[in-house]
Amino acid sequence: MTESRFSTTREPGKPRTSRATRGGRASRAREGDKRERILRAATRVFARKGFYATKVSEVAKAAGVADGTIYLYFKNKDDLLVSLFEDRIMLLLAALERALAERPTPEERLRCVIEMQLGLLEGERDLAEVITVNLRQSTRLMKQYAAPKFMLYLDAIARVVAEGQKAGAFRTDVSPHLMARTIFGALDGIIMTWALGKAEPGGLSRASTQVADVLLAGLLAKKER
Amino acid sequence: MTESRFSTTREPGKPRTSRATRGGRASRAREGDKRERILRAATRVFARKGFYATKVSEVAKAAGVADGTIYLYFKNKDDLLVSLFEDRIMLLLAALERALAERPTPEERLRCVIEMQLGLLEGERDLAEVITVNLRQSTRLMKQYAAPKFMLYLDAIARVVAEGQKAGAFRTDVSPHLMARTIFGALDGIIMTWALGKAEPGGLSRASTQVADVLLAGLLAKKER
Amino acid sequence: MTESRFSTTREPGKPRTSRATRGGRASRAREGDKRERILRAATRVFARKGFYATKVSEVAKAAGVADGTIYLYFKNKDDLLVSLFEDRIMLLLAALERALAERPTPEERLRCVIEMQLGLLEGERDLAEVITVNLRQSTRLMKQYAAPKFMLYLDAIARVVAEGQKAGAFRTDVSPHLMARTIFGALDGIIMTWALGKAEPGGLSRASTQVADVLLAGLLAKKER
Amino acid sequence: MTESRFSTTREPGKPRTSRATRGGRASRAREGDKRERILRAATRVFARKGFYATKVSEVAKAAGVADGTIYLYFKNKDDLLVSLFEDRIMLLLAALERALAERPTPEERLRCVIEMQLGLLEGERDLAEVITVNLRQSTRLMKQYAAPKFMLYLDAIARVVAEGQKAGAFRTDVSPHLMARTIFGALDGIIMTWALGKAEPGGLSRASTQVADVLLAGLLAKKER
DNA sequence: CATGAATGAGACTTCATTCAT
DNA sequence: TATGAATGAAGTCTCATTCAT
Repeated sequence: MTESRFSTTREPGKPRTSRATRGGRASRAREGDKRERILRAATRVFARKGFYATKVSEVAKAAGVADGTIYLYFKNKDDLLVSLFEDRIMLLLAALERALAERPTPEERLRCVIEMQLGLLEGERDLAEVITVNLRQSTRLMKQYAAPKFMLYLDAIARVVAEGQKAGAFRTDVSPHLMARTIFGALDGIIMTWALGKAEPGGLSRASTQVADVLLAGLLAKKER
Repeated sequence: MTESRFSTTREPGKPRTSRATRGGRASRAREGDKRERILRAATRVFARKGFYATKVSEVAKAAGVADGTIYLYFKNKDDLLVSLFEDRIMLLLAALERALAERPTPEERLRCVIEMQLGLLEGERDLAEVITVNLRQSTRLMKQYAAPKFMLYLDAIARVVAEGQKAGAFRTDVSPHLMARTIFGALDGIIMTWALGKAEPGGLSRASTQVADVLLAGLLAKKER
Repeated sequence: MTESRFSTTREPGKPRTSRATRGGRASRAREGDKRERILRAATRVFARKGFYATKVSEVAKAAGVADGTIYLYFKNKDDLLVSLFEDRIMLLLAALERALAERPTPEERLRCVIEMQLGLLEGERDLAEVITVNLRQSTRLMKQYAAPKFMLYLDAIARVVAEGQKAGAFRTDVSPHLMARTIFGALDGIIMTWALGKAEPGGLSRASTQVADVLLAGLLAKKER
Repeated sequence: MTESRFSTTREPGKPRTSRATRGGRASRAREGDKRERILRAATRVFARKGFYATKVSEVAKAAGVADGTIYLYFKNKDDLLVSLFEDRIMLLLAALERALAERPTPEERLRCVIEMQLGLLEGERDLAEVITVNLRQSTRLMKQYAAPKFMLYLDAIARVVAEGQKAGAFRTDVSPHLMARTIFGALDGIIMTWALGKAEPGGLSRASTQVADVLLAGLLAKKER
């Protein structure tokens, strides 16, 4: 459900060597989504077994393709994880931007950030687990590849905080970037313990509200002083 | 330096297969700490390369022992990570309890929690990286083994929150356990981005203060209402 | 340049599955030489990377055809090498026979053999490398397929020696076939070290002369005795 | 038989990480030759199946070691071939130098070169096949690694020619290095066709004599002129 | 207790070949 | 005929673990 909000913006996932199909032949029904199918399968399997414990052949089987096909769309197993993360974080970012467009006040905007990130969980526990747990399986991967896109997301949160400060709604004695990390981390921590333990399906919207309440209360400018 | 605050409370780490020392060989002065040496080496290497990218032989070399020696003290490579995590989190917990003993008011106690966890960074970047990054290296490991000890730590934080609520200092419309995860996650997120990027050594105490300010402000009971 | 001396004598290389050209599509002007284009591309690529290190797709790209097209003209990758070798050695043989036709005396004829084989180098380093190096890529291939054609070439050399013996020009206490191998090997060795090292472009005609001088001097009947 | 002439001069083939055995314990009977055992097995298998068609596991099995053991002594499969070649060519070179020490006259010395190289065959058909055929399986390997040692061998031959020239025994209008390649190539060609075809066991000493006769006759200074 | 050479199961990845279009 | 995306068999190499010394 949640993911349905994210329309795939990437190129149609043709193998690297592919050129445009000759002529206008709109052939092969749902063919172009093979890359997407692989990513989705990887999400599922990585979530259940962990990145390192997952064999490429398992992802292939889950995706319904041959082992070798994976390598037509991804450089290697690492690239699969990084691509997964990059794709998803960009989708999340896009969805966030879209949602923010309709929220004018700083408070609403911050709640929106929190709801969006936690909202990922409702429909996509696998994706949540991959992003919060598996992503960190390789410090190297994170540092070299995923970090840039990740920073874009953090920046978006920081911007919401900074705007709120400029608007006079949030206290100005804290760094927006530090707050972005704090907020992201808080939500990530909740997701992680949730992924580690058993899901309390109902509890997430409640959690969302409580965390938002506390963080907002902590951030609001103390006008009364 | 920070670690020096943690005195090893564990049993002297005798190899499981320990038999009576052969003869009167009082040969090895600081021998009993071999387990500790291995753990310390593992901390260092895991932090730099990640658990999965680290070879057992690399840990052995870093510890100055033979490969096989690792297996006299740990069941297998997984056990090494789990033991490492458990040992360290217990040390952190013990240090936290000790520190809390001297802080009477809820505000001070919460600040203490934050300072302790972030404080780990100042002197022990490696340990911090292992706990925040490697903790998530293996979903399976975490779920099966490390989680219980980890929950003890979360519980300690939750207790601080709950006590504050009971004392009337903190708002009571939030779950202490959810707050514990929020607080842990926030700090964890800061540490992670810090570990991912470049260290801003001075910035941590400032970060500590800012995060504590915001979280405390968010948690304090709104007496004025 | 050298190759221009070899006119293609093979049948026009129709794909095995060739059917009548569809309709009146006189589309492809120089189409029939596709087999030749592939062989030429293979020569180039095999020479640079070696047979086993060369991917079929690389040959295809170098030939400007699709991967699958290779298999319309050759049974498999092995067949490509064997065909290449056979084609080329037969061209060399034909050219040799043609050249020999104009050389009456035994000495001239032997010099002709040497010049032809070394002459291949001047204009066709790739072909030279394929024949001297790649020829030995697969013992199995050589033994099963290429050897017969190769023996034809050796026989031609042996015949030149035998004729010289019969004419009383060459010593008769040596086996013509052994001499053929000796001569071929000597030239092959020169080409190989030349291909291994740096090319001394001018040096080949000089080398050719020197080798011919020595071999001829060694082979000439010792009339004075 | 031939190989027995070559005493292994290499270090006792300990794995790369090995240090000298503690104490003077001359333990493990014929243990140090594991590297040699692998090389010998590789020679055998490469000769029969070719380098590329041979699986590392086949070499391991033939050597009576585990697959992984190969990698304790050799960097990779390529290194196995290169090491094989380097080891053997150096042994051949050493044996040649030793044999030359007892041959004073230029004619004897040249015959010695020829006999040594062809003599390798009598007892070591496998080695001969590997050196003449398999070595050329990889242009890259040859160019990058094996060439230097190979050049040492060629230099030794060239030296014999040059000395003969200086002594006034050989004609001086030919390049010693070119002659070295010619001689090596001639012998190599004989060995190759011999390896490709069926062995004519008796024929080699006869071949050796004939080739030596021709090459010597071709090289001798023409005093009578 | 300690060592480290040896093991061997198993993963990742390549690439020759096929076949639907 | 031609294409090139897809296949999947199979090989190289790694590395956790063992065990004789």
